Amino acid sequence: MVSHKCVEEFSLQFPANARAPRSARRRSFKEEEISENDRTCAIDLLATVAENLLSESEGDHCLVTQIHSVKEEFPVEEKPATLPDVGPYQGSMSPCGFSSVINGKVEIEAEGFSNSGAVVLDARPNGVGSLGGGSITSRTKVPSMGAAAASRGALDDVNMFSRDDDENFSGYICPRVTKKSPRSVPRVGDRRIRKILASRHWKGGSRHSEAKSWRSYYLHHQRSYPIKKRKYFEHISDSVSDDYRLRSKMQRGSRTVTTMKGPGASFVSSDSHVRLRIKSFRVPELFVEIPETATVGSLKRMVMEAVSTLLSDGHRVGLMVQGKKVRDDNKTLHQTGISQDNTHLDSLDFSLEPSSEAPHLLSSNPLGHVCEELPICHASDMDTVFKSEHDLALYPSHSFDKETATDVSKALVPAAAALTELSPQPPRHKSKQQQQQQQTAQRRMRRPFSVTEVEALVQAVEKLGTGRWRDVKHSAFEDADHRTYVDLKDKWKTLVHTAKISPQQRRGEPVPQELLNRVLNAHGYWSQQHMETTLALPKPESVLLL
DNA sequence: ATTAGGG
DNA sequence: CCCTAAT
Repeated sequence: MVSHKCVEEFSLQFPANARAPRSARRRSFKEEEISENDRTCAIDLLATVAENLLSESEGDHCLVTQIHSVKEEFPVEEKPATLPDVGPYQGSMSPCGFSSVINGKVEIEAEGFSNSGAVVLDARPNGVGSLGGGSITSRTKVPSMGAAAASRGALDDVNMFSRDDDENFSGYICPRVTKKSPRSVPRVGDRRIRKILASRHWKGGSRHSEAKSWRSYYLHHQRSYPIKKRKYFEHISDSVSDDYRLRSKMQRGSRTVTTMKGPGASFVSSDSHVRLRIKSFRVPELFVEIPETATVGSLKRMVMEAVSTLLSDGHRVGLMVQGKKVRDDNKTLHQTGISQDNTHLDSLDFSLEPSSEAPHLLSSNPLGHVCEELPICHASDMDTVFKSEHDLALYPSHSFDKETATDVSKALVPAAAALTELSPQPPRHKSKQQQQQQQTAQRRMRRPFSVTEVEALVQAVEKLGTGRWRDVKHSAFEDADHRTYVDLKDKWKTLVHTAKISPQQRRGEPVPQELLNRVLNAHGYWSQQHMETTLALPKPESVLLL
């Protein structure tokens, strides 16, 4: 019983210029650049890894380090009832709505400085709260870490910064929002591995999600908020931060057998843990220019902020396994080949890569592009200059607030900071049998479309038509990394179906009838459109055949 | 990499 | 959601 009747009730203005050949569309889509909106800012991945690893391992004393992400309760801008014509998701899906904290050992290899202890990197947008121990703003408590870490003294929350003027600190660390990146790869990509690994073990759709911790992590970060850009630290060049690489050794971890609900059905899986030993998380090179009269404290802060900015400011952690970049953040470690059983564990690379294509300050870089393979950019490459007034504003310390920075001789301090150290753990072993069980790939988490998403999808399809899912994706789901164009296409398919069946047969979160009407409307329109274009331009062969 | 359609 | 085939 198809209710096409309601279609007439709604008319819709469709763009006159239907669709152009893909070849043509390609060029015109200059601004479609996929933005590396991995506002999963830098340490996000690590945090995720950590969380994943640490979750469900409470009884396990195998904790390696403490990396945890802190979710900040920033106000999320309300989406207007009526979505704007363009970018329906700009409001709700914008990136990076959190700050991250890394606790780890720190070594500053700068002249005269050596420091060890835990450091708290707190990169938070818009200066809410202050840095380091002073901040209490909605910080999640670190789950108890177990004796191993404690014994190593890693738990001491020694703030490396003097507290005397922490107040002046807040607000200086502001991730830059570099929206578009000329040619980056959409997150939707690389499914090759999964293709290979995916198996039929996941037949059927389940209603259950995967491990809770993992999921909630993602849910948290789907909801983001727009960040204001403020670049207080441009004088600390991030050009040097283009890339560094860090090699980590994996060690055999313990395995605990747990029962968890997977998409599909509940099943018992042996949940093995992987231990990553990241020997030193190295920031490429930081150049800090600072007056001699500046205080040690301010120097420390500068380094700290430089590091923080570096991590949050348009950089992201990249991961390479056996020389291949792993782009799909949704893949499990196991799927990716990061397994304690793997023999090539030594070929695991983390890298800090710029998410922006902009060559930062590398004006003298002949290659003209971001040097992903360049571990270091030299000081000569940058023209980092202090603007005295600016500095004074930043560091109103009494010691030099009287003089202008230009009068002061400055010291150029190259600093390489080791940020974290993950402590190794005594290896454990598991049976071969268990190893085998883990080999199967996982189906992606089920993520029902919200009404909001449906709205966005409908609107995009109304505008772009069916069959242009890539464009739809970039138009309305740019920042929704977990929605691939295939997903959108599939969703549209089901939407059309849903619209055709009776409300009683529908399941899940009910989609407003108004939206379904629009779906049918648009579907009808574009279907006809498609027919006409195919008939209007019969292929030469078909002509001959006739 | 995208698109289309079946499973 | 997944998988495949065809672009």
